[in-house]
Amino acid sequence: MNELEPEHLKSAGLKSTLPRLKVLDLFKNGQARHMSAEDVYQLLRDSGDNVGLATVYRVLTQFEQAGLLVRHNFEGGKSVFELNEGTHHDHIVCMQCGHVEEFYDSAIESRQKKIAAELGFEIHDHTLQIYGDCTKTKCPHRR
Amino acid sequence: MNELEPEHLKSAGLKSTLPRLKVLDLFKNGQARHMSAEDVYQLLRDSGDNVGLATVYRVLTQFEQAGLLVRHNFEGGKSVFELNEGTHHDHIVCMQCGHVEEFYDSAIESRQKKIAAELGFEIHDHTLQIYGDCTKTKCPHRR
DNA sequence: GTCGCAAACGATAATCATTCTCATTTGCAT
DNA sequence: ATGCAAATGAGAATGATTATCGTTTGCGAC
Repeated sequence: MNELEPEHLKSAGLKSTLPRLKVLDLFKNGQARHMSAEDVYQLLRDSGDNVGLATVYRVLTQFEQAGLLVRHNFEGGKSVFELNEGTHHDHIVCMQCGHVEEFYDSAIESRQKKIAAELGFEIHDHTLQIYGDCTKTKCPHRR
Repeated sequence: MNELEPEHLKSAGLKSTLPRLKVLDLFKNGQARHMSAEDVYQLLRDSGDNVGLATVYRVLTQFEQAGLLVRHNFEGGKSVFELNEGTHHDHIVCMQCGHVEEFYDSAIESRQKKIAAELGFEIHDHTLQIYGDCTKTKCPHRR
């Protein structure tokens, strides 16, 4: 098991508690990059930790506000989170298997800045998702 | 009052009922272009119509499936709908007042197609929203 | 090291948007 | 006009998320 990093919590003004370290570890060392609150809850439960669902929601929101995680609202009605590694990117989501790929396109980014400026907006944030199928015939990430 | 257009419902395989005509009229002749289910419900109630919220949700979903309306999932947890006029566009949403502007950028569109192809995806749909403030100092659309 | 206390926790109730159920009403073809 | 399946309205049910509250815990002061 890799080392947990309570200093990240400290610097965010958050006490270094057990549930918070567990959640952070899941995102840093777990296998899934994008997880919903329920996903996190189930994974912690499966590994024998007695965490409450409410705590998971609280911690995810705090981590989002602290800039440790980024929240996405993909279709399907539940928020998914991923580690904030400082590099902005957009997402393309497979509607067959739920697989998520990330991409970054500087041309799209700069067009957005230009458009916002033209319309008199100051950008806070933006979100671009493409929904589709992994391939035309067979989804390689089917679960 | 402008004329309602039951033939749109007919061609979509939907009976031309009173609640459906009322909802369609709101989108065609109402003042707000983007409305949530609750918005539609309240507006119909305010104009004296005895519609049920469940019916509003049903009708909006049917209209979406029939291609009469487009559904958007902006931040805030509720779906908003707008008339489908055939022209795809993306949205920039003011986080102060909720005002929505539409835009279309062919450069962004073509980059998306290219990216999806490179990643082996067949695009079903995509959604791009920019969140920001109307202006730096004072929001002209504040309500 | 332990004491104290505010912060954080877990369980569960509450909330919010949305969907489902079902008895009643209504378009529409006969 | 009549019949009946489709549509409606009221309210219950659901799923995700948030608030409440009594208990536990991290951590600084002693």
